Amino acid sequence: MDPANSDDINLLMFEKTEDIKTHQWVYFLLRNNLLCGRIKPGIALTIRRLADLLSVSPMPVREALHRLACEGAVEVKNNRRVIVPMMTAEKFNELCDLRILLETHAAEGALPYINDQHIELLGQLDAKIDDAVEQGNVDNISLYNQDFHRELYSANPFQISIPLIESLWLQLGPFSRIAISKLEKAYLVDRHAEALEALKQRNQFGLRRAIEADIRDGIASINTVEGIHDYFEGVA
Amino acid sequence: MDPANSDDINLLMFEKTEDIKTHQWVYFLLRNNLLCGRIKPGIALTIRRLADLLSVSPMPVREALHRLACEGAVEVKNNRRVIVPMMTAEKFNELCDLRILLETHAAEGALPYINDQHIELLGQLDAKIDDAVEQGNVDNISLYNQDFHRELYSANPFQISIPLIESLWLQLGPFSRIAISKLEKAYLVDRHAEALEALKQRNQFGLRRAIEADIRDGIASINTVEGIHDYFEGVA
DNA sequence: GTGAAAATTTTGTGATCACATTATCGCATC
DNA sequence: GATGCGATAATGTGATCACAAAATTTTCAC
Repeated sequence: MDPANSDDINLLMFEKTEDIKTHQWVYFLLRNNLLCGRIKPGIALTIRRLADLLSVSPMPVREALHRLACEGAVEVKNNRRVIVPMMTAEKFNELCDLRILLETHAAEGALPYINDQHIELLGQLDAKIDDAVEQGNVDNISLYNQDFHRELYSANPFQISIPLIESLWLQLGPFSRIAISKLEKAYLVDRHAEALEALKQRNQFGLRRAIEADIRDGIASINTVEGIHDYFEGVA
Repeated sequence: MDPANSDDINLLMFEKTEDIKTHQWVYFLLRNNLLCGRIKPGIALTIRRLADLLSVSPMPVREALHRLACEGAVEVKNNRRVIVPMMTAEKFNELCDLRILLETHAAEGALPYINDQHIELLGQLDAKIDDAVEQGNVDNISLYNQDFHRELYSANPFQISIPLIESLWLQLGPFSRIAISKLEKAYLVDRHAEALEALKQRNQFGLRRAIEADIRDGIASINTVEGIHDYFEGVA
């Protein structure tokens, strides 16, 4: 009936496996959908509806939603309605500033621990991103891109900023789809190649610059999208 | 029986009010106790024990613990035991670096929105900290100090880094008690006074420097504490 | 006495239910 | 036809229960 709910059907991105708790499965499912921008801001996410949709009891859905709320991915309003938060221009800019701040720091902190194995793996991830771009698979571009960044920062064994960074990704998630849909292929390839080159040369400043540029490219491409204002809250 | 559990008795810092949900009350209760460093790392926090202790059903405790886990305040181990995480020197330094990174950014972002009313309120909070220092009330020093910082950063209406910063506070919480117990009174007063002065003069760089110094003072005082190593995990 | 193995208790998870609150829809009124 | 109001349905919260996994205690062999 409600056209806003009809796109919930392809919410199920992967099946539940034996070795994972139900609430974790629901969490990662919703999380991935949010990161890919497959859940539009504004529409209400209710516990029972999702539970029916995923054929689980309301309890694990409740936990997953609370966790996502805690990470800023969804917002619990005063009427206890759970929605994907609306975006404002100021909020968007601040999220990008924080991404640059935290991710350049994380990259710099990872650099001393980078070895050839890391670079090899990162190169493979970059190739997977290229494939996804070729195929126009927007979901995979988004997810592999995040894998690339996470893998880089994770090289630091004393890393603790990743949860903070992932929180920012989750808040930007619903809008990343717009960015990527307009993204020129050259952008991503260049920046990641720059980053890989800086890693090989153990060039700290070059690495920071590549990461910052990679993030800024995403922003720039968003600002050129004509339909962007539909996703932004009307100014007060 | 178990001496490790005997200090749970004074966990109840404030009563539940009518206008707050049970799970929120449990959350803030545990949170404040963690922020004050009243729950020692390593001991297990079980749902049913806490529920009995607080005379509530296990359900709201479950939610509160999961939320705290999501914020990094507690750690859910593989055996699904929930504990306050152990600290390492590297983790501690990284947490402090991130505090400086995020809080100087937050302070800078708040500066343009600061008016006389904010400065007045911050001055009052600083006075409350002084009182707490006079009385040697370690809990209040910790809480009012965080109020001061949160109030400052909140002046920015487009603020979104506060949840990230509070996550860092929570992870440092169990160790802040050690820091404060050795803190010279002059430290806090000076740095907050410096910050207030910079606010009045709209001095961006001075504000950043005061905030960074305030955070570094806390670190410095920790490193001088002799018993600190009892709280740190043995090096691997 | 010391050690491992079995029995018991405790724990987290997920399901179901009751209840108060909120949203949604139908209906009467202007 | 638009608007305010009341009945109905749906929702989040908290409580309780069943169950499997883990921790703890007890038991027993040496």
